[in-house]
Amino acid sequence: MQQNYTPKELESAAQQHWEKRQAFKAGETSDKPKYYCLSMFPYPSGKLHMGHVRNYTIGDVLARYHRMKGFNVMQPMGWDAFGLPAENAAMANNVPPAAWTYANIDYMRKQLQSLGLAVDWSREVTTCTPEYYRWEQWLFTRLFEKGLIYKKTSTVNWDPVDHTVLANEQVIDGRGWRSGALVEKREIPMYFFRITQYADELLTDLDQLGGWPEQVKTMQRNWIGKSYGCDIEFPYDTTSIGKTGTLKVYTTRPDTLMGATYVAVAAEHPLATQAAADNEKLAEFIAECKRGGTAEADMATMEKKGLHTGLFVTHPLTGDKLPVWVANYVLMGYGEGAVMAVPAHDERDFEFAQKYKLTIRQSIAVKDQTFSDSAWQEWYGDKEHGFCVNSGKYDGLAFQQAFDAIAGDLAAKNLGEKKVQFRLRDWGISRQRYWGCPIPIIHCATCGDVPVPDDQLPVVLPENVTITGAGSPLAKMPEFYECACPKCGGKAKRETDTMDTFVESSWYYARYASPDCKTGLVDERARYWLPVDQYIGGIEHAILHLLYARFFNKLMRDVGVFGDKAKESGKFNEPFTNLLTQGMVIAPTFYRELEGGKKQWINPADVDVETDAKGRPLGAKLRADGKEVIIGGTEKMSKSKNNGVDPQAIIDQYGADTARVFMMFASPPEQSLEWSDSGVEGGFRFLKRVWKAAQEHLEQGALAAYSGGELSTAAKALRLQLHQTIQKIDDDYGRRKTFNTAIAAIMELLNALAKFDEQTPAARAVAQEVLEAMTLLISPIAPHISQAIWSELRPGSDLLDQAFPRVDAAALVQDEIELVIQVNGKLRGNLRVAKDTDKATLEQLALTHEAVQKLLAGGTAKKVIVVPGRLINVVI
RNA sequence: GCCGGGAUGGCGGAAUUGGUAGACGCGCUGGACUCAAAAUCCAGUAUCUGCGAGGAUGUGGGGGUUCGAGUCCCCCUCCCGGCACCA
Repeated sequence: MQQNYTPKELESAAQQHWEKRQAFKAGETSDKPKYYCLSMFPYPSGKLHMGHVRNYTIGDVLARYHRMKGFNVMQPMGWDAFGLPAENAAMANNVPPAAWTYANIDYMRKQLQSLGLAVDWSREVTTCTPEYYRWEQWLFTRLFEKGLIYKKTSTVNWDPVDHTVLANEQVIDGRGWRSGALVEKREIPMYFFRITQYADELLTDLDQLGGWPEQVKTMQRNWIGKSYGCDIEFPYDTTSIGKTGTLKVYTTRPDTLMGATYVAVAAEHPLATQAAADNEKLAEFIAECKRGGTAEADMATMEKKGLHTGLFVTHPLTGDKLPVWVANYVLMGYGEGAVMAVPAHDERDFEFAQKYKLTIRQSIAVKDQTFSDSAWQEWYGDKEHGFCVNSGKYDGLAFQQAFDAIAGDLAAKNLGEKKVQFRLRDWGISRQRYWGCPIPIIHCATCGDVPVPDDQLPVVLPENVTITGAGSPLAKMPEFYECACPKCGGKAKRETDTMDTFVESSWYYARYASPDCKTGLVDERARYWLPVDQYIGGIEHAILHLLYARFFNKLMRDVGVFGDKAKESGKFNEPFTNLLTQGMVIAPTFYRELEGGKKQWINPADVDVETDAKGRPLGAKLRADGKEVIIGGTEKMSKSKNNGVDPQAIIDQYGADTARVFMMFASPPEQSLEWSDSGVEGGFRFLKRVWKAAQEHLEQGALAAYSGGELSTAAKALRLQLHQTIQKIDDDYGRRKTFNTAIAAIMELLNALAKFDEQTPAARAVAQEVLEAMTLLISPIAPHISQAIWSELRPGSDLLDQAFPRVDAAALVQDEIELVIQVNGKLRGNLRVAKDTDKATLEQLALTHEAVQKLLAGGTAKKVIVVPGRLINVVI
């Protein structure tokens, strides 16, 4: 065996070997149970970043571990290739989005391959290819025909200078990122997926997802937000409004209806428009409401403003006249675009009523609490302990009683009814962008919206275009949009909007099962591989991506993509059986202040940090000029803060195994991870020590691993530790998915092996056993070095064919154990006893222990607590 | 603002079911090897106090439950993720 660890040669040899063996090509004919291991596919942004390395190493560890545990493993990879950054790059560098994207994919594929992932590359999927998106378009037409897709208007961010729709990300402080113009809200027609039709199923099926983190399920439950409430209609006050009609609102608190003192409508509401016609001040206010972006975070944090319309509606039960206000916090797209206000029992209404001196009328009381309209108190909104007051015949009723009574009376008057509602809104998927999947609809003046027939799919996105950032490119291309109506053959216009890129990522996991299928979205191979057994990706996708993917799985099931009996089988209700959400990778930031307060961000790789004797940072200097830079916070790696670390440098210098070991060792997958170069060297050092241990052992030649016979105490202890480690790591990989603790345990085992220097044949057999097991245990994390060491430990055999090490129960037997002695819960001493010592003896041993005697000082113990196998606590 | 997380030595983290806080690694200090350096190896390393044995304190802050709390409960601070057109 070669003396030094040379990752470069050994890694490329291992990768060539795997390639030659087609080791990770997955088939559907195995007699082993299948294990579909999926990591969220990357957006091809240009280069791999540390978050990718982390994500894909986690997936690879799980894939390789399950292979050793006897599963037929499939781990695919692909590209989430449509999206905004390609258009931005096109504008910045004058490259067509397609060319930019494909070049990035080629580079990043090489990077991923150099990491040595056990990926079946024959299943690679790229979402921006017609072969992929044609099935997305096919599914769209089916859903359109089933009425699961419909058209309505929706609000977007409009840049009045560039005449273009902006993403929320492109709106900075209310202005367009390129033009600097004040952004406006604009209503435009869009296609929507009727996800609300599946809201109940999406909610209840969360209970079946035992392999999902509780926090993700909680977030999805809250997002779906099922509520039980009432639609209530407020009849128009005909004197002020000038016609009859009703204003409909939805509320979850009909029990507080007697405390309603005004109603508020959105700026776009018909009543607001009517009132503004002869009211300049109101028209101005409505215009003001329309300024700014559409992001919910902005809506929720902005100052609440309103204006009286001069119109009134009547209270459905009391007949009182209630003023109609326009308020900036009421949004047209949500619910009815109108709300009833109960300032006494809703915090937002309370704040608003105080500001505009509107009536606050208490209608709920809680025992022993006094109401005051000068300051909001938590109990005002209490549904559990409240009862009605100042509510006439409803006085004294508790929440549910009042809810039922008021809903009943409203129903009798035909002015309201109980209603279950969801916070979840239908999913608007139209984007006025170029680099996305074309929506397969043709607009015909006589036939209306006609889906593109199957034989005309795919609607291919033209790839040679110039992106200007002003308006939608496709809308300026007659050669794209001019077409004939598939129904009547008349002149028609093709839809020029593209789909939200979340659509591609909602079904790619299914396509991996049959990536080359030309007859459908998937074929029968999907019924073998789905659902995904393990899904791994960033926590930032907890809601949107994961909810949409769950929704799409149900859509595909109901359209029959998984066969006629997909629904009855129950197998295809959910796409991802187990979910692991990884934390972000963060890094320190460095900067210099430029003139005008602008910051120039400097990459950590170009900075030398000085530390004091204890390693605390004192200052940092730019290597290029030796001058000071300012140390900023430690933040998520990003282009804007220039604190991204390119994994390629680490792979080039230390090898993929070191990069993988460091990544896995640095923190458990779910936590955020701070980057540090010194940690990388630690990983490298560890692998060198592993190599050295094997190399030194093999100088005397390989031999059969220990299988029985007399051993010294030290050899027995080493075997005990080995088998404890196997047990622990099996649990770490399989159940806990904490790879940092697995590596730590292997390091401890290596330390123990290094100290073990017996040279008898039996001892060498134990060392062989330890080395073989250690190589297998570390192999999911560091597969290349393990491949090389294994071929030396067991010439003629391949690590890829080995099973995970088995625990030898006999090695785990211990005669003596160590117990801790506490006095009042504080550690005072240790005790070594035979394993089966009874409780009474243990109590006696503790009480007579020197340290306990000293503290007892002749007195008696109040109580002795014995925790078997752990400790004895003497209470005095 | 709302929803979901997080906070443990100089640093990353460990402590899996309420039972020895700081495993493992980084960094640092001292030593060995070397003409020297790198690499490697050995020893030490939470804080305060003490010559030492030891003692006291200690898991973001405040309170509580318990024989015993990093872990459970209540309140607070700060940080991170998401908020429907970044992916």
